[in-house]
Amino acid sequence: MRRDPSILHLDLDAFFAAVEQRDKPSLRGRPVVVGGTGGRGVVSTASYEARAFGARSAMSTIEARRLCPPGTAFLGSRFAAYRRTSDVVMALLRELSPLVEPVSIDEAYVDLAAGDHDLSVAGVTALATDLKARIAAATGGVTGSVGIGTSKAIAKIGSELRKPDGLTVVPPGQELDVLHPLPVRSLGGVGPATAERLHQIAVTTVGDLHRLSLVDLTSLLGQAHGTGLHRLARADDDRPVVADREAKSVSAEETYARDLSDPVRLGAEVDALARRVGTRLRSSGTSGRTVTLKVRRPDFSTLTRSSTLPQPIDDPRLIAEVAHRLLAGIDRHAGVRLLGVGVSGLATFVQGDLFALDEPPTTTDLPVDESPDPEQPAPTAAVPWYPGQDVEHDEHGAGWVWGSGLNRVTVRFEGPRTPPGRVRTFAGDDPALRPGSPPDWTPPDPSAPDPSGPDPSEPDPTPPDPTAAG
DNA sequence: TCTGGGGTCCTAGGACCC
DNA sequence: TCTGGGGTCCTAGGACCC
Repeated sequence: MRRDPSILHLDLDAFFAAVEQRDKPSLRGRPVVVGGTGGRGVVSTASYEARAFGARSAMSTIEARRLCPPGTAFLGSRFAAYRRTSDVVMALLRELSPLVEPVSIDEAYVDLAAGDHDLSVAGVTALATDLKARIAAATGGVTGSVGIGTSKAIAKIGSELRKPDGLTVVPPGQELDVLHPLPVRSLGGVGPATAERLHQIAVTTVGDLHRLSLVDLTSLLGQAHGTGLHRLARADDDRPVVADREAKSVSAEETYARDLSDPVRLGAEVDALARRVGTRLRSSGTSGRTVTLKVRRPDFSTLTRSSTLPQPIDDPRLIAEVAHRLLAGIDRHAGVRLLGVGVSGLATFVQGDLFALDEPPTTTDLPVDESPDPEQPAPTAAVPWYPGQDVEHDEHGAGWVWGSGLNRVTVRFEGPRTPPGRVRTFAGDDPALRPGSPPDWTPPDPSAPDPSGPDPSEPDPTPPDPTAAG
């Protein structure tokens, strides 16, 4: 716990759905559900309009369709678009402090003490108010909830307290007043299993938890977890904000629309997963010694088999070879619902200047503006375009806003009809620019779903793009 | 047609070593 | 006729997070 409320936590509100509503104005004010649209899909994000009907993250899409009214948009995920908007937000955070720790695409901690700020309650309140306004302006209306306090745990809880578009500053000394009435479930690290064990001994709030001894907690939950919760209940949390965390594993997995049992097909799927993992390892310049194969059976039981090699590898063929061996040792007679391939025990190649990875975009007919700075979005008052926003253009196909200035917008195209990386500027009021490529909105059909199941020859309408780096 | 995909961290047992 | 006490590495599974 620090003396000043110097830890800020930002959580973007219903992020995927918010980006979709920004890029497609017709979706604004309507329930939007983003996630897997196939038979085994689950919801990634439900807009607040959809939450009003009970749609929630991690719920099966089938159930969300049952709950939401006609007119609800069910959309596949467009990770590249979310990544671009996330990058804009993270750049704004890095203007506040060099110590920014992204937790996920829509969440980050900032250590304000590493910047030059007034750390009084009034000071950080003003800072956060300004930050929220700048995020909304730079992203075209995506909002975030902010919590600020003396530790990561308190900041995170603060951002949860008022959502969406909230701001909570917990003044130093008032941590326990905020913490103790909350359900134990609101502490990070308390999931369904831990909550259930605690409920069995009549512990439902953080205040209840505070009354348990360290010995009680560690004997109930294990050493690390027990100690961690004992401290959290006392707001005793000095975890640092760590920028640039290194990845510890890389994996790819897929749940199949229909369970697999054909050995040839299984082998081909393992190859495809190994290829995805190897490609990502190589693009990040890393390799690993342990290959793990994951198999989920139709009854949802999940098992893993792993093998550690003497040397780190990143070659998709080698990864596949190991994974094939591991698969051979698993009984697949009941069928396979999911396959996964992962590599861990990562070792970063240190090759100095051999790799200059920051190659500029392929610039074609753009004499100016070739290095628009996403960290410094120019004033956009006269131009309703935001960095990261998807646009459509008659001549060039789909693109996204790379940078914008007064009456001028720079668009980077990567659609099927243009060479990747093509960059052009337009007048901000160019009528050829339109927000959003049409999302693959599937109108809700009361007579759906198709009882024959998805056609395996039909590609997923929005396949995830594992190579998308934003 | 219940239950995705990408991760992190912890535990526990066995092997092995000093 | 006995069995200690660490430490590290590996494997498998599970809880949890977004």
